[in-house]
Amino acid sequence: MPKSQERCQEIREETRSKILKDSMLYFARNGFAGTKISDLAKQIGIGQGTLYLYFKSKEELFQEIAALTNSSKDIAELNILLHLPMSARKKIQKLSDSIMDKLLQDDSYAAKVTLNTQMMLEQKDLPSAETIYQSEVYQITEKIIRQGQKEGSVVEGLPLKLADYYWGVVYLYALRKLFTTKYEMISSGDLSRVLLKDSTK
Amino acid sequence: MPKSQERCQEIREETRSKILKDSMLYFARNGFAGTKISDLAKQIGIGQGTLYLYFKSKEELFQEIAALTNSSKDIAELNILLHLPMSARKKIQKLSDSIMDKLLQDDSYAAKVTLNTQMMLEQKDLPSAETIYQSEVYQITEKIIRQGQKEGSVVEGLPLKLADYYWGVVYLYALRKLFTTKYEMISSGDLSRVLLKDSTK
Amino acid sequence: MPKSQERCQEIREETRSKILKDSMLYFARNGFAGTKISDLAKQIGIGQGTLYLYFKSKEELFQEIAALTNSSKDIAELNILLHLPMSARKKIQKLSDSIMDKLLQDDSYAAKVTLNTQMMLEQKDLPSAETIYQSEVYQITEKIIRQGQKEGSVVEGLPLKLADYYWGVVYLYALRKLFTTKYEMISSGDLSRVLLKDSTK
Amino acid sequence: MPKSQERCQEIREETRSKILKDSMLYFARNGFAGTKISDLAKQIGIGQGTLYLYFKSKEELFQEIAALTNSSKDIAELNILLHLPMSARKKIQKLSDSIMDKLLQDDSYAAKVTLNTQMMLEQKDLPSAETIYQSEVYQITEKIIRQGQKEGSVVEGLPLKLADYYWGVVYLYALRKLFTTKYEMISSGDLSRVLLKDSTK
DNA sequence: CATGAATGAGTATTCATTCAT
DNA sequence: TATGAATGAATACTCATTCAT
Repeated sequence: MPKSQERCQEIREETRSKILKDSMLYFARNGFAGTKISDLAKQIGIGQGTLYLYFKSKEELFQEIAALTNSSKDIAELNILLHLPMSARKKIQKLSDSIMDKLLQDDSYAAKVTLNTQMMLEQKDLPSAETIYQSEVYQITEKIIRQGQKEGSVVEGLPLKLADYYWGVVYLYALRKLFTTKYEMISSGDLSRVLLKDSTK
Repeated sequence: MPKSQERCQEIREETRSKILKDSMLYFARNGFAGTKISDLAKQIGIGQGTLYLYFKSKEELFQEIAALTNSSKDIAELNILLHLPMSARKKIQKLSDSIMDKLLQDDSYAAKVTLNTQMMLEQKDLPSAETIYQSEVYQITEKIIRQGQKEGSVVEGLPLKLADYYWGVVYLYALRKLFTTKYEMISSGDLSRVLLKDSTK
Repeated sequence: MPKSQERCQEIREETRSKILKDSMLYFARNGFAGTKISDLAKQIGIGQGTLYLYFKSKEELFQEIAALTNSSKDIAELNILLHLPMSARKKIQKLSDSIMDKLLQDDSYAAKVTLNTQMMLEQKDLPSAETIYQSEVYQITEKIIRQGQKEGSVVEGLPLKLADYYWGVVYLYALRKLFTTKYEMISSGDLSRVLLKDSTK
Repeated sequence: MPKSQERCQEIREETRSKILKDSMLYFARNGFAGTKISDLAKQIGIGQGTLYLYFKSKEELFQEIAALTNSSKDIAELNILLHLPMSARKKIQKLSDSIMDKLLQDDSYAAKVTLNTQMMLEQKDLPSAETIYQSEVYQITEKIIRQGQKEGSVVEGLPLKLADYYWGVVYLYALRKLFTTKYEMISSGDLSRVLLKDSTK
């Protein structure tokens, strides 16, 4: 019965995905230490034991989520944006639009940003600028900023520092999204203003 | 022996203060669930039992720290600033200077901001805008922003939203301060730019 | 699967009963403070954590046991005896027979009597005669004693005091049962003699 | 300064006595495990540390108290009573008078009886009749009982069992004395009746 | 000597993980 | 495969003992 075999595998994959998705949100909201397996399982809607059929331990589940956090899809999109034939101002506006849209539409995106930022911060081993700056997302953003500074549309300052500032603000509103319900988010324009000079002058 | 009695009380107060100060940093870095009493005591440099001579439980210690988080001193300073006879631009620049200075000089300040923000976020009971906006700090900042908008130096937008944005960025760099050592902080000017229009136009 | 559901509930109830029964013995022998959860669990033959699936705390477990101590079954039996159409002498003899029999057969009964008496004594709040005398068992016993005094078979004296004396002696031999193995218990006749005049005169 | 030396020694002895006396009461009421050094010291009216100037440990303090429990004075008195030229009935009545009097007058006596009985019961090592029956007090009481049985004034039954019964009842009312305030104690006559036949027949 | 604050070994309780069903 | 009851290692908290004053 190859059909049933396949279907089984499919269901397995679906469950695994659901666990990852729901856990990401839960971990983002409560942190690793603040997350109890019993609560997590209840939240997902499965038995505690079931979790251990898919992941060896709480630690491993978290690692797997952490890995998802550096979404290659997001990096790819960012890379495409970088190479589009348009002004840096336009690129930054498009990026900000896209980010704010995802934050509003997709809880998972907020969770991803949150976890990613927190993990960067907690990188105990090498808590130096170097570690953080190695992030691909940062590097690409940096390049867009350099382009903008050349074009005169982006404020002065160390590009890396500005990139970090920009993504820091994204983290800020990812947190808002995760924790509060009726929250007044900033607009895409507010986010862009971290980098862009006043266009009305 | 009144001298000894006094001195004893004094030492007690000192120890209590040290516990509160060190615990604030530890909780800010690790969260409530991520803080083990054994580690915390070691960090402070006292025995585990000693903690319980000063605080009934981990929970109570945390509550006491949480209470310290809304420093009346900071609020008073902000209030004085609000009523000084100067432009909003100047007020915001002074405020940003003062904040960045405290962040650099004083780990406790960073911890205070961090815990305060996190507690605002986690306010489970009423996760609505109302709860957060009631914070005195927000209200005073809002007034300065209104002044600035009238004067034309502050960007357009809902004053409350802008105040929240401003303090959000402060939180962001409080986190940086707590977690990373050789980190490139933003300048006071970068912080002010959240609110102030470009002065060079 | 109603069968399995039912069976599960059944097992749960059995475990709970076993914990209560074994704990009663252990507490009766060692007192509340002298009972360690680790030892208690080992004695019962379950893990320490399991105890906490059935009872919130050591204190709650003890309270639940304490509640069992005023067995309504024993009170009902005593009440039936009170109203049987027979002489007080006969009633007292039957009661003594029944008590000594239970003490010999059933460790739980000895534990129940022991805990009940100790709790009456430790009643910190109102350590007056009134509290103790309110016990239903004492009141019924008192009535039988009154009947006996009218019939001339029971010794003179305040009925309540005599009831207390009688149950005190029961407590005495409950202790013997709990603590010593090869102990020479008194006979049912010895117990009855606390109340009954010498029948051979 | 030999005078001061002496006086010092004297004070030391007084404090030691007070500790022993008060601790005896406290241990009798609360048991070994239920007694906290901090509470005990407060009760005695000394500092916790002071206790350790007089006794090496809680255990040693308890042992010392336990030793006091087999008061040689009581045994001597009982021995004198045994050899007085009088009937067993008279001896038992005098003994009961003396016991009830001490119970009423002297909290320490009640504590002594209580601790002594409890220690006999808890004798884990050899919980056999033999251990208990070796007690000198029991042996002397047994002899008086034998005399009484010969004289026809004491009820039939194994003398040792009757002695145990008699002292058991004493224990019962020592407990009453320790725990309740306005309690109706039995009379000396009630106590004697455990052993003596009805004299009025 | 007397004290009570400080300590850490010991005890109560929680929670990640296992396992019988 | 899915479950949740059972487990014991890990964590919070208590208390006998020590020690600086």
